[in-house]
Amino acid sequence: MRADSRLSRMLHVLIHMDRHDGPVTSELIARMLNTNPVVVRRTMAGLRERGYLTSVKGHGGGWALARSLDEITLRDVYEALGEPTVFAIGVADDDPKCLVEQAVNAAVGEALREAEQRLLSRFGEISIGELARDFDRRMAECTAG
Amino acid sequence: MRADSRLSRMLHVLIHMDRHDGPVTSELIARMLNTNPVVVRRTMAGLRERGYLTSVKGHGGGWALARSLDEITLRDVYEALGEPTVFAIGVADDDPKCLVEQAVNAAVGEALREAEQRLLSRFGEISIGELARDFDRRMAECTAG
DNA sequence: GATCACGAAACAACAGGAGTTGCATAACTC
DNA sequence: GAGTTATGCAACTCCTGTTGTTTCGTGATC
Ligand code: FES
Ligand code: FES
Repeated sequence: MRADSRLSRMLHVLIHMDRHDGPVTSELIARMLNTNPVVVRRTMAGLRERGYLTSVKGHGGGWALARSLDEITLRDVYEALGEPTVFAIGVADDDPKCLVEQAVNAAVGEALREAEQRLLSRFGEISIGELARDFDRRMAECTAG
Repeated sequence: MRADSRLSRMLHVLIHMDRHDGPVTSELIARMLNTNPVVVRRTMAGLRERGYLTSVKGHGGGWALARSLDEITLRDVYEALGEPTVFAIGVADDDPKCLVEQAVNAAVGEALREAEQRLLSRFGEISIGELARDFDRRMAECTAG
């Protein structure tokens, strides 16, 4: 499977929008992400439904933030995307007859579940505002150097 | 992508082989896993190269364990499979020009790397022998009840 | 009403695991 | 040594889910 890059793409977009006055069109966002306006609308639809974004049709329309970046965590974005599959690996059969396979699934499944929990918890601790400030630091270093 | 089930499949097979006298053919293993002998050979090739298994051609041939299950961890099997991709999610561009994207990649990439490290460490702590003993417990419960 | 921009549906492209077929090769049996 | 068994390898197809593209509809602005 190709890696699902929707999460990082949305974070990228949200920060850019925060530093931008007025609504941003799907067309412009698509150019930033090197992709297609339709893909942008599809991906951002979930964030609009959750109330993180608004979209306005017609002339002068486009996308705008409905909340501060400090109020949105990486986990919020992950969930707005429909909680996509985290792992590329998994068990062969979720409810096997074979007792050996049940023992294997118990161990592997447990490890995966725990790793997923930890990852999502970590995502819940990171606000996009923090990422934006990290960007500011990088920018300052860049212009200073 | 469909979830990569090779890890759990191999664990399943290894435990079965441990409880089996003499070599096991790819044909028999394929029936256990509800799959194809060629898929079995392809998947098990890596374990042979690492010295965990041996394979013998010809009449009376097949696959056999070359080590005790207590000497093989889940991580060993994972690595023998070629360290397949762990996550289904990832960043859009590994080396972006855009500073915003760099900040995003730093945060998301770090969280993913750490989660992967933790998961693989956990895999390194679990030997297949333990899984086999867990199977024994399940079996005892089953016959007792 | 012309233009701009989102909304939704339908479809092709792509990637990687899984499944399949065919043939070569090695080992054992007789 | 001929026949059988079983792995080894290469070259497909199939499946699933993200990504990319086209088309048409609709609402808002000028
Ligand atoms: S396939 Fe029957 S016990 Fe594993
Ligand atoms: S696309 Fe993000 S800074 Fe240029």
